[in-house]
Amino acid sequence: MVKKTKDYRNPAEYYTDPENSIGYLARVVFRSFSRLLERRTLTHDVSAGQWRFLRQLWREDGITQRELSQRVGMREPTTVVALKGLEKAGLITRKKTTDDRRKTFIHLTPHAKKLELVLAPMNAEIHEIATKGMSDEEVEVLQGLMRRVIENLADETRKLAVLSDIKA
Amino acid sequence: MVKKTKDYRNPAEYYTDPENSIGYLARVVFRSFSRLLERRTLTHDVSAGQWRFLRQLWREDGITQRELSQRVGMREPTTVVALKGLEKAGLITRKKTTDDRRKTFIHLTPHAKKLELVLAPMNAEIHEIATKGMSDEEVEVLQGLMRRVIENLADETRKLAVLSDIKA
DNA sequence: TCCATTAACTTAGTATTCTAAGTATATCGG
DNA sequence: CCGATATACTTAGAATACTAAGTTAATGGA
Repeated sequence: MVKKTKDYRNPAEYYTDPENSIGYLARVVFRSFSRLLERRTLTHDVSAGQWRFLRQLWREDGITQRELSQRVGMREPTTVVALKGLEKAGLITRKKTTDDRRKTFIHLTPHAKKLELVLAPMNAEIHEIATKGMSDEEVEVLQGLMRRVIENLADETRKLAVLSDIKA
Repeated sequence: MVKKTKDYRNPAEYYTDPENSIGYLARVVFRSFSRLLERRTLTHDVSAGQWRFLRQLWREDGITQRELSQRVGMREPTTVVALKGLEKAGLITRKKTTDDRRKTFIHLTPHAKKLELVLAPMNAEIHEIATKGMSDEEVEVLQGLMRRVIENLADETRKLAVLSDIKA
């Protein structure tokens, strides 16, 4: 049974209780998750934000700054700042090629590679805590539904982008 | 069927693919949701952050600053900054009582009360978009599972708080 | 070939959020 | 009734993220 369109002029219908709003629930999940993760990563002087960049580099070392931004889901200026920190901490190096001199390739240092063994499992541990008492099936349902929400919101965002392109 | 504890020393097991991590998915959901919401609220010069405080005040006008912080899920310094903006924008007023002179009570202005009719439904509209193609039942399952994740993470956070109290 | 456009990154400025520490007021045990 | 503790809020400073507007380098028609 698929939901009907609601009548937003009807006060009884136009409210989403904060506690029931997917947006609110997602915010709480993200923040709680992130704090517990950071609590662990900070024991190795890595913030949760930095950890997210490292996670991607552990999987794909040597990609460009732009690719890294896209994979991690951050805008480029955010990546610039994050990489400055990671470079200062001796976790990454940046390399230019003569091929296309605009591009910057990001490489992990040996130290950062070693940290993978300690830091990468931390996310899985928090994940384990977060899904305590849930069956594998329930976890998959949750992931699937969240992905559908993401797709729905992305569709809408794309739609709006097309509209503003037309105007421009 | 409940999951067994994983062996984090096994490389095949210790990875949570970013795309499958509840933390990552929650971050994407929250941010996409928030941006679409802000796109609408900004047409009335209200940011998504401010909107969250207003939503609570529409339900409970005249609560204290601390209560507001707790309900919205923000720390107090965050609330101070947010309220400064809302006060400047003419959306709230702050009142002291002689009863307990530490407390500050937050009240909506008539203008903010009028805005409820326009701004409150916006969350429900985004919610509608986010859950497009899902049955009521599926939405309830999603909310329920997210709440269970929140509970699990809160349990862990409480556990850690008790430990640090013992140390202190 | 050369100029306009696109691509990759950087800089500047702002908003949101946090932690830690400070101030003012209230309460409670001796 | 007074000093220690707790409560309510504020200030200061930092981290993280964003948008908008640069800079530099590559590319693609006329």
